[in-house]
Amino acid sequence: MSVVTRFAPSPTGFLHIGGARTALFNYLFAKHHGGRFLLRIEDTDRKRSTDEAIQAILHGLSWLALDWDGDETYQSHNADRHREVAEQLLAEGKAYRCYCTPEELAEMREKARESGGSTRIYDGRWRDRDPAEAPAGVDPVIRIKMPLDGETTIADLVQGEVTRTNDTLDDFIILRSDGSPTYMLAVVVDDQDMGVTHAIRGDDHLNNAFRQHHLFAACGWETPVFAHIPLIHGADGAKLSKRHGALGVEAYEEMGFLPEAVCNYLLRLGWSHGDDEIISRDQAIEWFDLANVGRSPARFDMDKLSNLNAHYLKDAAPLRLAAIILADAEAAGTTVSPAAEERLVAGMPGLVSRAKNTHELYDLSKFYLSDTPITMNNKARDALDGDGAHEVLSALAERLGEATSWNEDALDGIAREFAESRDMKLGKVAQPLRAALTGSNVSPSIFEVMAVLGRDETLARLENARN
RNA sequence: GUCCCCAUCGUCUAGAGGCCUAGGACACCACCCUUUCAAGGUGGAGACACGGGUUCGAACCCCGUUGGGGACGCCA
Repeated sequence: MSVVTRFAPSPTGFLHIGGARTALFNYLFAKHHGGRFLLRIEDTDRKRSTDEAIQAILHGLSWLALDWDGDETYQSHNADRHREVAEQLLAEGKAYRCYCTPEELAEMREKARESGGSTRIYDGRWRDRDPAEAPAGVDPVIRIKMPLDGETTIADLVQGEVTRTNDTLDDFIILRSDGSPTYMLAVVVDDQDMGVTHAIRGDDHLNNAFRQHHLFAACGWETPVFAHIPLIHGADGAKLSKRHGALGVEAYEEMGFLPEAVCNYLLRLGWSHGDDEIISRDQAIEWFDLANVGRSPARFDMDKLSNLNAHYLKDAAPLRLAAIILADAEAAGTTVSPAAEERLVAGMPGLVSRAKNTHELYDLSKFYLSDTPITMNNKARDALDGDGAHEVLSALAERLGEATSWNEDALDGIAREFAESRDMKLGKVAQPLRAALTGSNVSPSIFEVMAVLGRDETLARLENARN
């Protein structure tokens, strides 16, 4: 049997980080087994679904490189099919029309809570009632008949065997009074029609699994294998909710994170492979296994994500990073000369170990991006105004002008020789030099900077700093 | 309230009865490296929620307590 998984978000908000992890696990599980990973947009609630949210989900998944197989399906397009199944169930006596009003339901809810708080709300009053007694002018809903006694056990790939007595399950609605299918019905029918073999989702759906299992059975279909993964919690331990700072994946993109860092982080949240921390996509596909998914919720830790991001930044190709930085520069309205662009790429190795995200990288790279009259920060100005800095720089510039080769090692040698000849500490030479060349007191190795800048630009900045 | 799930350093986790005086990672501290800042290297502090069993032996198995989470919609 070939494995088919699906990610089924409802487009009522953005693709949040928990959803991204659910998608990741579905993707990995399918790929690990050589199966297919499908995407289904659960837009049965037409009022709350937005096109904007759909685009955000599609974009988020693409950014994370969680490519789904085939076209995405839209649940709302299958409403006729859902209705047909409901009617079929009705014809077979496995479902029935219920004429209860919202007020009656509210009463039942109240009653259930008062008399011990049972989970079973609806009392099944229309289950065996003669339809002839139906009140006029009330559009009925269709409810599925759930077993009255006994118990149901779900063999969950993550949670293990979970058993629940059937008297806690009430006859739930599968078709609304306006004829539209509910989520419960739509999920079951679509999973069946799409050939889904494994439903991997957040464990907030664990309770639904019992209901859906009986719906599958009523339809005469085999229930897919369930895997309910724990939710991601915020730093405070509570469910990561929208109002609680849960961000869409696009927010992480905007914060300067790399998609592979986000995926790696999400993968290790609740799943592990021995002591491995840095895991590539290929390794993840090879190693991923639902059996190693933990059963307890994990808290989201921005520091660890940042650390992983710093790691992947160091691994990333300079050209790719340069493109991201140039986009930042463009957004800031900065024009970058071709020469500066070259410097940026050449200087990337020295920049990248100093940044945790692409915005920091952008900030760090500004002295490469601009041409000669560069902006100076206060500390750089102080260094330049310091005792004899101008004189040191001018003497060094002269010495540099005579350099026969222009590379990091040679430059390093020249500077050391120069400092020694004047009985100065290297730092006394390097700091003013750094200030003049980068406009800052902090930068990559100043010799690397000179090598990247080239002789002309270096000398020009030195000249400029003395004026 | 009812049902379901969970419980190892601050956080993510390894651990599937003896390999555990509990390992790794992030964060934290110190030192080293060093022209600055990072990165890197070395070291340090830091956990089996509690109480009962079972067993020659329990972080691992069972029960209970406590704590946390999730679900109880004509939302998904």
